[in-house]
Amino acid sequence: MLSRVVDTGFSFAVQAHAGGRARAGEIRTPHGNIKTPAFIPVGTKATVKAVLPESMRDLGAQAILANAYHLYLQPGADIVAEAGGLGAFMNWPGPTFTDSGGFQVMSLGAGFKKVLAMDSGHRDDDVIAEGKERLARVDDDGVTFRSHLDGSEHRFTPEVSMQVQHALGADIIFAFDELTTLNNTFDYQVASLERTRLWAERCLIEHDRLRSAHRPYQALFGVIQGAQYEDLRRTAARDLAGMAFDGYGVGGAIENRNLTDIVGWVTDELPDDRPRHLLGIGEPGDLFAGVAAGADTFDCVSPSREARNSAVYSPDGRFNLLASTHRRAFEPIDPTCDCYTCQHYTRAYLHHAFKAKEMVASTLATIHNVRFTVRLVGAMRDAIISGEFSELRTEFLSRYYAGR
RNA sequence: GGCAGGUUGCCCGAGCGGCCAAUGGGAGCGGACUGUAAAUCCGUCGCGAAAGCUACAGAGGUUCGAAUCCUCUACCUGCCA
Repeated sequence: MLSRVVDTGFSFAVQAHAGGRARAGEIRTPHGNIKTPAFIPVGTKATVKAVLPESMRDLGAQAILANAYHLYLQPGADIVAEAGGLGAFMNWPGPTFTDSGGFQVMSLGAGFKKVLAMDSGHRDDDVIAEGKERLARVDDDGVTFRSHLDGSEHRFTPEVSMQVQHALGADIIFAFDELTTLNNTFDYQVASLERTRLWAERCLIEHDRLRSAHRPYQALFGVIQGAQYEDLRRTAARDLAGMAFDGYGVGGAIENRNLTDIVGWVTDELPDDRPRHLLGIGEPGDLFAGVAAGADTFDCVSPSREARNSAVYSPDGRFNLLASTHRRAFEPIDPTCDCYTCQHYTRAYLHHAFKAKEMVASTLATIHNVRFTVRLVGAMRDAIISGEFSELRTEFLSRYYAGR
């Protein structure tokens, strides 16, 4: 008897393995394929800040990740749905992802800036960045947000996140999770992880309920939390691996020195035939660590945000275009870069444009940083296929961080 | 010609007897940024390593003590002729 195979338009295939966990593959979505490893630029509010969608295509971005919470607040998921979905709305024909709003549980709640990035060693579940008002409160059923735009109150539950993400219509959506900070106590991490597990189950149920009404197919990724603790990470990965997710996200506030370990524990436990997305990671050294540990896709605001703030990447490390040393630097950011900015503009011009606070400065710098990051991860893919990943990693990192 | 007001660090601008090397902005210089409350935020910002030195238009004066009070000079700005 023939089993009926329904083509959902979504699939993943591993194409090559490097020595360790690193692998190259391809994700197939209704809006196109993504060759992995891949860097997915972030366009939170259905726009990669400062850059046209056409530029994103030209610089080789294979997909864009937007944010359910931000689009729910503005313009509203219903409007995006009426526009034909996220991609049609923002004139991006390729694959799209949406984050669930889980990041905002942390960024609008307990932590901001340093609470996310730095481990003070101090454990306090109620910390909040100085001078900031807590705009999100978590309970077992969901999260109550206070809008940063107008102060209005909103309630996100796993079900609401799924409904919003279905309305937005991205090809790949994420389960609603709680992102903790490095400052939380171990007990809190345990409790939070259980909450995220229960939410993952609820997301799957709601996703299934909504799925029939929506075409094309949306893939749902479960998100693995567990902070810096091996047992929590492995348990979480095993739990979610047993659920019917199309792929997995690895989340959390992760110190880069722990990145390889944490992602490695998780990928150990995950099925090989489903894609793994490392959420919020995107600096060169971390991308190598993530790929080496078995992650397939990445999204991160760093390349675009840092570009807007005048910091750009080069093979010799990151530098700030605003520095006075570039006043007369009539050379590209990176002579080996094929991006539009490096092909047509000098550091001196960008220095001037940043000084003068001209908008093109942000645009040109963002084009470069995103291209640099996309190309770097693309080079990792090529190296995995040709069996030279570890050589590429050693060579790139020794040069990139030589000045540090 | 008369009357009134003003002149502060690179720029704008507060200070109106001691807590003033002088509040704030801006510029300059440097740093940070990891599922975007971010075209944002932080530091620094007279000289000197320090003791200290030079500074609030210029000169002189009053006072224990002045950017702050008085006198004159220079320049600027209003209003009236």
